[in-house]
Amino acid sequence: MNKKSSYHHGDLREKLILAGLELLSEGGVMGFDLRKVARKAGVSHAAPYRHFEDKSDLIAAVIEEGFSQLHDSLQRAVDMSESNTIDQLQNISLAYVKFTVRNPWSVREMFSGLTIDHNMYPSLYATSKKVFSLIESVIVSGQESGILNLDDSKELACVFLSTIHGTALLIIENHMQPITSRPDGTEHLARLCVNALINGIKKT
Amino acid sequence: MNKKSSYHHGDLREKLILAGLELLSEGGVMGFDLRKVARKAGVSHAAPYRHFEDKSDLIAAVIEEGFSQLHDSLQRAVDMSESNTIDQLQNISLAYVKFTVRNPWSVREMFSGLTIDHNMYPSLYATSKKVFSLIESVIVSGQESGILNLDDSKELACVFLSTIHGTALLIIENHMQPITSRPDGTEHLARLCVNALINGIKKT
DNA sequence: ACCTGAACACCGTTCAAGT
DNA sequence: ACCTGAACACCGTTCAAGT
Repeated sequence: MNKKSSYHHGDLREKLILAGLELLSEGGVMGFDLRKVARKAGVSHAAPYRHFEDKSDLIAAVIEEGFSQLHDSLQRAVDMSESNTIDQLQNISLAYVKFTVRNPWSVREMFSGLTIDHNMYPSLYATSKKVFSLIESVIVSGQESGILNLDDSKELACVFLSTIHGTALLIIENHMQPITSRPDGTEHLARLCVNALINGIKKT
Repeated sequence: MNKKSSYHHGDLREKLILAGLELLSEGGVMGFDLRKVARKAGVSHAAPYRHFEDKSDLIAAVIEEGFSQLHDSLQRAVDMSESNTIDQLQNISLAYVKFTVRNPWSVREMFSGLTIDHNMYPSLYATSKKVFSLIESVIVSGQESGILNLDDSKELACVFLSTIHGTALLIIENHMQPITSRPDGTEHLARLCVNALINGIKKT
């Protein structure tokens, strides 16, 4: 993680990652060019190659930072919840959706194929899995306190993550129009998903 | 839709779209280059500009074809189902997940920001909405036959689409490991999602 | 009307040379 | 050890010229 020593900049590696995250947030991967990142960091266009294999390697580091920030947001949401599983899941959903809406281009890129092969960018893969683990632990505690059913906890976590990730992504792609046109649309939709998952959509 | 007339190729526009879809399937948008598409279609690198504004415009046409194929797959799944909402939703989920697993790079690109602004590529946006409409109509018929609850049908459709889209995407990003490591993993997960949504994950 | 070939600006990557 | 500048191949886009 820490490559302290550097020549002109203290920690160019970190600086490039932050510049990359900033550039990514401005318009996605099509406008993401290595020379621009270098310029943003005040360094020649060849300098990044001291710290990254190639462009993909820099992108991997940038979206790893994204996963890390997402994880921290979700962790904060759990910490601020009452010790009540429903409330925790509610708040995780909200935090996930809000993070996505605030960082749409990063989130798109975080789920655009770089994690397919966990041998390719092992550090990225490990960081991305922390999000899954966090959710699974909330699910497990919900089972222990008798609120959730006792299906395989990993399976429940998969289903839960699927729902909130799908919602978040479809919102930023403008595919949730009936709902996002409301003033409090994103909050409403996040809550809706959790309720539907908890209680089911079957007629009772 | 039909621009019949062409010079050397009958319908270059269509040919470029199919060549583009093929190239996209080989490795995503980072390897998607206009000159290669032109070469694949047997035409000079400047020829595409007779039919498309720029690279993004071609990509928009390519992923519109993707949405169209996805819609047809889902429609076929509905047609082959019994007139039973649960069975229909089950089959739609399976078809959605299978399509995504067969065409991972296309699906990633279909949800990578080109539909944000529906004024930018109106035809693309319209085609992409057909998927939503299809799902909504199945939901409505499920409400009419008394199987689903009577919440706003658009809201239910949003939640359902979120879940299956999230599942499909997370599978191809390798974030559903606990489940995709099983032999029949994708089918199992698709079924799981529908069951969870229908019945809820609450302890009963 | 539709396509080609040359031309331009710009990017990813490499490498010898600088401090 | 870390960074720079020149160099190379290649891409997106434009445009005058061909049929």
